[in-house]
Amino acid sequence: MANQHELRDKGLRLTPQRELVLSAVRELGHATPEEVAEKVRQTHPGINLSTVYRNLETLENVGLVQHTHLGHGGATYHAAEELTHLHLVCGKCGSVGDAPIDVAANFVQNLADDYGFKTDVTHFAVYGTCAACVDK
Amino acid sequence: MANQHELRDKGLRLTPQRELVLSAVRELGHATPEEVAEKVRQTHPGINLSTVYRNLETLENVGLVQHTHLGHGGATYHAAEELTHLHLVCGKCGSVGDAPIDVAANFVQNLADDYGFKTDVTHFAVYGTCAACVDK
DNA sequence: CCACTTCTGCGAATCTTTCGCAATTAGTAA
DNA sequence: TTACTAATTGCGAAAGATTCGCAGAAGTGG
Repeated sequence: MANQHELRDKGLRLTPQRELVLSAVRELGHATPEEVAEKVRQTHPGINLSTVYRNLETLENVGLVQHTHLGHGGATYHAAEELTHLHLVCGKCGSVGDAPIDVAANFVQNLADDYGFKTDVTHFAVYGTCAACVDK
Repeated sequence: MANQHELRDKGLRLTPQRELVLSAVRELGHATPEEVAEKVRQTHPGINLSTVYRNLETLENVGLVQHTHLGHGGATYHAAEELTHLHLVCGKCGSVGDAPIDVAANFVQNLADDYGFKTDVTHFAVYGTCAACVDK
């Protein structure tokens, strides 16, 4: 776990807070800034919410994490290496399911061919009604 | 223009504010609550922002308008009958393009077949990089 | 015209995210 | 190791967006 290197290699300083934020994102999978802060506080109680926000932004700039809009207000953060799926958000029950990005391959291709638009399917969730709620 | 009927038929009271909010949404195409309020104030200066929020919510409940997440923070509202396209949001320049929902037909079908998920492609924007920014 | 219920306006409260500033700390080179 | 510089943190305030409670105003049906 050469955490030190991956941060320094990106030109970032290696602070405890920064490392904690990054590992919290990795452990949590999906997480809002608030959730990341809570997680980090388990080992470093004094960390400030502003610091979490700033580090999430910094880590995103160097490509180690990314954020996705799952709806409502806040963004949720993921480790970049885990963003291999898209999110299916159910408007009825609020559940968030995953699907491999392959299911969108055709769609992405259409947009590229017809509009020259290069799509990032993971950035926004896919909204709809999940199988369980459709059955009701 | 039987505006009176379409609102009353939904079981809503017919107030000037309500009518103004609905027609503002229709005239504006895309609009944030703030923009709707501004538009409405051109003819009814005293309208309160809370009233706009409440009416947008009410109109959405009866299916006359819908909201879409285009990114950043706020939602944008559309008249329900105009939601015949999806939104292509460029992360570089911020432009919002349109595309017919047909381009997603295959994608929607995949999600229905594989996951039983009934997708509303218009609710979230499609994020990526527009043709103009890809060229740079 | 009356009574009843829904709406509106207003101000305050929440929530989320951003900022400014001073103090602290990591990285670097002597 | 020490000193120096720039990045980073903590903290409180600020800003923006949305929601809420309440009292008064207005529409609706009889």
